[in-house]
This record gives sequence, C-alpha cells and structure tokens, in this order.
Amino acid sequence: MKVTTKTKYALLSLSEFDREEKIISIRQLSEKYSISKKYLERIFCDLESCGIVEGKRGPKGGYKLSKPPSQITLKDIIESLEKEVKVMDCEGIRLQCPFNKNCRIIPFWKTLNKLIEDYLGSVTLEQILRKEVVDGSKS
Amino acid sequence: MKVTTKTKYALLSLSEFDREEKIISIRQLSEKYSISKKYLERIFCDLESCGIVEGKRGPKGGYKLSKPPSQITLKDIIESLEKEVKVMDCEGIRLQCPFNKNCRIIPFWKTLNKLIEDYLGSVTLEQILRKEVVDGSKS
DNA sequence: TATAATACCTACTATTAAGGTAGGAATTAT
DNA sequence: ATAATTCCTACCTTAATAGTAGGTATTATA
Repeated sequence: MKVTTKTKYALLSLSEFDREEKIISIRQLSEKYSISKKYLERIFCDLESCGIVEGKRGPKGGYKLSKPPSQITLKDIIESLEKEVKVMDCEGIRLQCPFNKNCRIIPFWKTLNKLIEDYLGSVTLEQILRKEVVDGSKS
Repeated sequence: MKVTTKTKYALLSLSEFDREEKIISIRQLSEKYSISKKYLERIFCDLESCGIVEGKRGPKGGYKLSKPPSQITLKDIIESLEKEVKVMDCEGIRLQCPFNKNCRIIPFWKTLNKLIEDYLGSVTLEQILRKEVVDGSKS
C-alpha cells in the first residue's frame, strides 16, 4: 500500500519546474536532491512517454514541462510511474475470487479507488508549487 | 500502491461473520473461497493478535469476531495485515530528502494519507455485510 | 481415554516488484 | 571536434509478497 520512490522523486523533481518554459537537466536535479542520476533518467523517460515532460538533448539541454503546471495533475504523474494506481483491482485479469458478481467487498474497493483517483486528479502541479495543498492531517 | 492479498482474503473471510457469536473454521473459509488453508491460518493469527477475532480450538472450534461487526472498521482490519497503511511516509525513519522542513510535497502526501485513513475508519464490517457501501465509481 | 478436528507456532521457499547500475548511442550547443 | 546532454537496453541486488511445510497444543465427543 505504498507509493514507490519513483513517484516520490518525480514529484520532488517536478516541483522545480515552476514555469512551462523552464529547462532543467537531470544532473542538476540529481545533485540538488541526491537522487541517482541514472534512476532519475529512467523516471524522466517514463514521464516523457506519458506526455508530461519533453527532453532536449545537447549542452544546455534538459527537460521541460510539455504543459503548463496548472494542467498537470498528480494523477497524471502517478499514473506515469506506478504500475498499478488502483489500491485493489478485483476485476483485473487475475481474479481468483469466484464471487465477483455478488461480492460484497467490491463496492468498497471501488469506492476507495475512486476516492484516491478523484483526489489525485484534483490536485495540480501548480497547486503544489504554490503550496496550495492544505495539510489535511491537522484538521 | 496495492493492497496485499492478505487483506483481500481477510475481508472476504470476515464477510462471513454476520454475527458476533458465529464460529467459522479456517477449513470452511478455505474451501469456500479456494484460499490456501495455511495462508488463511496466518492471516487469522494476525487478526487475532490485533484483537479482531478470537480462536477456539478443538472440534467445532474456529474463529469468531471479538467485537460486533459494527465496531470493526476496515481501518482496523487493514492495519492488522498491511505493513504500511500510509501511502507515502516522508517523515519515517528513512527520510532521504534533506528538504523535509520546507518540502512542498509533504502536505499533499499527508492529505492523501488522511483521506484514505478517514475513509477506512468510517466503513464498518457491518456496513459491508449489509451492502451499505455505495459504489462510488458509478457516480 | 483415545481420536480427530481444530487453532497455534516456527521455519522455510518461490516469485515478483522495487530500486537501482552499467554501458553505451544519438543529438546538439559552442 | 568536443562535451554535455537525452535516450536506450540490459543487467543486478534487495526486499516484500505469497505462499508451503511440518509440526505442537487444545478440546469436543464417541
């Protein structure tokens, strides 16, 4: 029930891109956050293939956002990096349970999945940059 | 970002206990849901050590709930079986990120953790038994 | 009081996913 | 030409998941 370090590192890194035009290299990010350069490369390849960032090669190259931060949600980011975003998927390929149709648990898993999905979809990178995500754990 | 099969099997099994007094054996549950008997045993040991069920040995033995279903939340169950309930814990032991104090991401993780925790704490086993958990994915 | 059914306990094993590393090829500003 | 970058593929190590195996302790009941 944990999010992987890929997502953790991606969010930290992406929080440096405060404008759509800003170009930052993997080396800079790797040094600032003490994250393995090679690992970050792989993370940004994933982000690129999902249309979140664009790479530019050569000196002064690096990555930039392919959309303004206001149009990138955390759902987009997490879906690029996590194998499975749903916390539990009883209807996937390997459904071992023979009671799927009348299962009393499935509605609960669906609701939980949707709760998470909706929240992730509602938070944008811009909100994080501006510290607009209220810390709900204190309320 | 997935819940383990332990929790999946536990919920399926616990959904058979519709009264606090009802005693069901591992064998019965294992046969009904085609879950490994040995694995289920281990799951129920965890549930017992967290005070959710009580075992009774001997013939006609088995497990029963140690509280009425209305007083058992899914949070209780999941916390008994999952190593980590928080989706991301930046403040745990292995905090590699040197920017914890001023991190712009932490409030987001906290909010997400709390969202999940609150939901899990709000759903009782009784609600699941009575199919009172609305499938939120359709709305 | 023997038997059989159950929970309970500890150690082991196999598979998969996470979290990286390594080595290079392609591109491009200077 | 060079050096800095992204981009690509394969590999490695560790830890967690998902079980198995083999037994011991307890207890209803015949």
